[in-house]
Amino acid sequence: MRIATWNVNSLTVRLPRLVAWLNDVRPDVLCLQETKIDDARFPRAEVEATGYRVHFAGQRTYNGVALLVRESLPELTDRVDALPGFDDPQKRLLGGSIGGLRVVGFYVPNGQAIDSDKYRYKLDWCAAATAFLRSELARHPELVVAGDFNIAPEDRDVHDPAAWAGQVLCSDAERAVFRDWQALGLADSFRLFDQPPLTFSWWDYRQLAFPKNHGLRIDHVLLSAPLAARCTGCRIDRNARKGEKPSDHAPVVVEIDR
DNA sequence: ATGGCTGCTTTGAGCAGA
Repeated sequence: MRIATWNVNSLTVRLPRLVAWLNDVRPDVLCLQETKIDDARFPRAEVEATGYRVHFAGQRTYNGVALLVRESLPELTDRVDALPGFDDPQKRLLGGSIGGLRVVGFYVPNGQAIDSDKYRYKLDWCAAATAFLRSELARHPELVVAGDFNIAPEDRDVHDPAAWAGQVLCSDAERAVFRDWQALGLADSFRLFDQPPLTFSWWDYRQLAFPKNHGLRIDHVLLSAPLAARCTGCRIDRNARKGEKPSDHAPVVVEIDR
């Protein structure tokens, strides 16, 4: 089974690349972030034509998430599209059950800067997410949490740790959240394997950051223990960051023997 | 030192992303 996540930074602009990528990689499940499109305008027919069922929690301009499931898999049930007890107009979460597999897609707030209101909102969102994940793990032994976490967990996930020290995406409080989620029993699938150093999932559009590999690893797939035990690979598809009109994020793709 | 790109928006300069 192949499960992936991709922040597409506007589904409208990225649709041709998404369709090509789906036909190339053929994941069983794909979590999308930053679709930036409301539900009425979602390109349902174009995505379904690739052989996927599609679910979305959309919002125009900002945020917006979607969940694509290969049509040969069971129908999605027990959908969740908000953090319980956290009143939030922003569409940043979408999950559901596919048979016994539970998949939750996250678009964690960016936070902008550690002295901003948006950073406070990020930490509040994450605290609500911690409680949610604890509850999800209790209910669903086979849990995948995939998305744009907007957290670089360690210095080795940062091209220039000195420049990023203490900055948003790398602050102690954000990294503590990531460790909290690991401590609940969710493994960072990328770190289950030897990986090339300086592997990242996001590169700024500016300053030739991609050709210089000035990136961060902020997109993640977390796995509960029963899934981590059967995970056979995790890679970041940096080819998707190349060429015309790329997203600034690359997809993360996980293989599970299931 | 600054902004440097991209996508979006009550279409045009400003916000947000990370």
